[in-house]
Amino acid sequence: MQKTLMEIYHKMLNSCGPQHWWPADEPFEVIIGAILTQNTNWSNVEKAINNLKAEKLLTPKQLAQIDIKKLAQLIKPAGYFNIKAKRLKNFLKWFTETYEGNIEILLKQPKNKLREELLSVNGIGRETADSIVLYAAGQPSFVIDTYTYRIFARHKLIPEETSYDEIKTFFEDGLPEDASLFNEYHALIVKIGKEYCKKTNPLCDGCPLKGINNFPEE
DNA sequence: TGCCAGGCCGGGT
DNA sequence: ACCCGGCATGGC
Repeated sequence: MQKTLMEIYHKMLNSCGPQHWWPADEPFEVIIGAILTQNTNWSNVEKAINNLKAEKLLTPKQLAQIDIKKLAQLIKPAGYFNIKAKRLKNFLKWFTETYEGNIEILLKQPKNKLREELLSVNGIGRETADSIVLYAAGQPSFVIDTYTYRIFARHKLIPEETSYDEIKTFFEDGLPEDASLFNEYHALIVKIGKEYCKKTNPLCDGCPLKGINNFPEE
C-alpha cells in the first residue's frame, strides 16, 4: 500500500513538477487564505487577499479591529463574503483571546491539539484546519479535498462511500509522516484535479494517473 | 449561457 | 445519523 501511494506521488511529481505550496508570503496569510478558499477558485481568493494587503489589513491586530461590514466588502471577490467575513472574525476573536494574536505560539502547538482547537472555531472545518496545520504550521496533517476524493474514488483506490477522516487515515497510514511530502502530495492532487479530473470530465485524457488500477475501463 | 471552484454550517427528517 | 439548502463572485 505504501508503495502504491508513493508510486502515485512520483507519477504526479514527474509529470507536473513541484508545486511550491502554499502560495502566500507568511503563515498568517496562509490561515486567511485557507478560510477564503472554501469552495472557491484560488484566483478569486488572490483578489481578496490583495485588497487586504493594499489596505495594510493583513495582520491579526488589524483584522481583529476592522468593521465586519468593511471586511466583507474587501473580500467580496472571494464569494460568500458575508459568511466568510464572519468566519474570519470568529477565528480572529478566538486567536486574540487564546493566543493574544501570537502566531508563533499558535503554530507551535502539537498538531492534534492545534487541529482540535481550530475545529472548535465556527467556520473552520476539517479541510481548513488540516490546511492550516500543514501549510501554516508545517506539521504533517494530510489535507483531503474534493479532488482527493474524486481522483482516488474514480480509480477505486478508496470506496465511493468514505468519510473525510477515513481518507485522511488512508493517506497517513500509507505514507511516511513527513510534512514536506504531505505538502507536495496534496498540492499535486489539486494540480491533477484541476487539469484532468474535473467534475464533468471523467475521461482522464493526458492524465499521468491514467491506467493506474484499471481506470478508466475501456 | 450555465456550470464550477482547494467547504462549512444549520435545520429538518 | 444522514440529507439538503444556503452562501456568491469571477472565469471559461
